[in-house]
Amino acid sequence: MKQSKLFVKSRKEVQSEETSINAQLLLKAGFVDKLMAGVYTYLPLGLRVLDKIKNIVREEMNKAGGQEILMPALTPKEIWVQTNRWENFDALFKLESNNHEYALGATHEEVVTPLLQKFTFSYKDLPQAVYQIQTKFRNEARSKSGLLRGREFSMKDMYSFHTDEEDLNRYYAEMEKVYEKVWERLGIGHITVKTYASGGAFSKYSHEYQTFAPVGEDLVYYCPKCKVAINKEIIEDLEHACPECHGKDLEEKTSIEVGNIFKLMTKFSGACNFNYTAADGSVKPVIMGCYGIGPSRLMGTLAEIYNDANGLIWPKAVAPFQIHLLSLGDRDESVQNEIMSAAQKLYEQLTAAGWEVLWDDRVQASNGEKFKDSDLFGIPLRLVLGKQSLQAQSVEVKLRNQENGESLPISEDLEKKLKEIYNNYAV
RNA sequence: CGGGGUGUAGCGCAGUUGGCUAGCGCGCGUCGUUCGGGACGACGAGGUCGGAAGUUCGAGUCUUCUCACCCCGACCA
Repeated sequence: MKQSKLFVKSRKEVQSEETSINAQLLLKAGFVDKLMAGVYTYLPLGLRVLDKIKNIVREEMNKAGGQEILMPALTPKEIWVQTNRWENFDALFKLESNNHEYALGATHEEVVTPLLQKFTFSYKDLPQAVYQIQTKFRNEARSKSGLLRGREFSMKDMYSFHTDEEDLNRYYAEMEKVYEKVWERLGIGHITVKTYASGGAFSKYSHEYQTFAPVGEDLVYYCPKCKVAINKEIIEDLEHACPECHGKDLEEKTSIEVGNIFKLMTKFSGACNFNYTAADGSVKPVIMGCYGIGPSRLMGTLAEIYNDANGLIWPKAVAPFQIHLLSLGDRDESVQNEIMSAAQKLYEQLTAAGWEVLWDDRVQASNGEKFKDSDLFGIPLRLVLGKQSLQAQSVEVKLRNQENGESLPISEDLEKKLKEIYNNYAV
């Protein structure tokens, strides 16, 4: 993509009130725009990041046998009354029109349970797992910290349905591995831990996935030996001991909840009378589990963690582009033209080879502006074509997370070299 | 939802004890000069001072109400 055509330029300044790093950087770089508290527009660069996160999540859910569906965001009051959450879920956005009441989906047990009920009759129809990546609405009393806590946000929610608890446990254990794979692919595997949290009425624990970060609004106690954590809310019940090794050597950490998995058991199937016929002819309730991941919150988390004084530093799995190609301006018009045509050629060559390239082809922008934008955007590989490199028939290559780059000759080999450098990119 | 803070040009901000035609920087437009880390000059466009009511000869500035946003706390199924 050519940067001269890019909708939304970066800003030099953003409101000083907005203190969270992710909000500062994402607004400054023009990745998102805020419409109101906790509600954001994803602009072209930001949307590419969000979509990449969603796709990683999607791929892993598919591998785990999940089938993607898309449920409505607009839901009737009645289904929430049935599960007793019309009154009890106080962040529910409610609306009324023509004497009918509705809720905007804050979570989708109320939709998915009757949905599966329609098509599930026998143990032969189980197990089953469906998921969606949907916009969720929660009327948070206090949305905050940029993308970390929105009132409208993206969520992947998967629901699994089983004949019995053993099968749920099997799948639940499988999902733990799947989740770890997702964190790894997103570049936060080393700072994201399974965290014991309250399990509600039906199971002892649920699990959250908490990513360590200074801005995190959660407080967890980390057991370095088991590499798990315990949420503050249940630490008293556990007498400050790790539930796995019972050790008391725990580190207090602030963290961001990026996902959770929860054994719902019969909480919703019971409320909806969702039963199946077993092999022996008996009628039994369906056992459920649910598994959430917040892609928009993850985008905020990554921005929060991966940055420096100059801007964002995206992990390559989610960066909006792989290569940021800068063609510098020069006072000499013929040199300038040469730079532009060399850049054009390189841009076409790399794009044809499958690289995702953002080419800063602006002639009116100053060179300083181009460098600043490049740092701000956080694209892994930066290629610079200027007078110096042109004379040497080379291009300057630098990784976003490294101080110095190197000069590579523009030749048949260039692409292979770039691949090497790119593959060595740390995150 | 409790506490604190902030609303002035597209963006970031200044505006003194109430006083004349409301300023600065960025950005934007035209022209020219620039060109390896957010260049420079000249000229120019751009404002219901968040909203409502009030006090006053006079309100961006004072009072009351209200809305929005940010931060701390509570909440987070």
